[in-house]
Amino acid sequence: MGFNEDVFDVVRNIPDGRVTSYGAIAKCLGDVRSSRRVGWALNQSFKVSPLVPAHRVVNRLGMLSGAIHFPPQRSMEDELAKEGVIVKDGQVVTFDRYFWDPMTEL
DNA sequence: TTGTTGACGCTCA
DNA sequence: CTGAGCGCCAACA
Repeated sequence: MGFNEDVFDVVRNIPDGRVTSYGAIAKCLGDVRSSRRVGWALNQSFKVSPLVPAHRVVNRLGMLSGAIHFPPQRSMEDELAKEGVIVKDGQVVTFDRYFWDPMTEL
């Protein structure tokens, strides 16, 4: 059960108004190739406490690939917009400016 | 137990 | 630019 917890831990450390990618998290945890598992872990994130700001995690291009898995109340776009992250057409605008790398910043 | 799937990422044509 | 294919690995039918 370590992987999921590690993922949650990292995600919970993402500052407001910042985002990161599945690959970056996977890399931070030691294996960039397991990026798919990060998505799976975040799937579980809905039922853990405290809540994990999974909306701050997007794919490496800044697209909200996982938006469809969010309940309408917590749509990634809304939550991100609330934090000052501009999202257009399901993609984070100027993703580079918001990117937060757990490798270097944690 | 085996086969498929997927909130990814990278490479090649 | 678009599409196809591959590696990875846990969950699930």
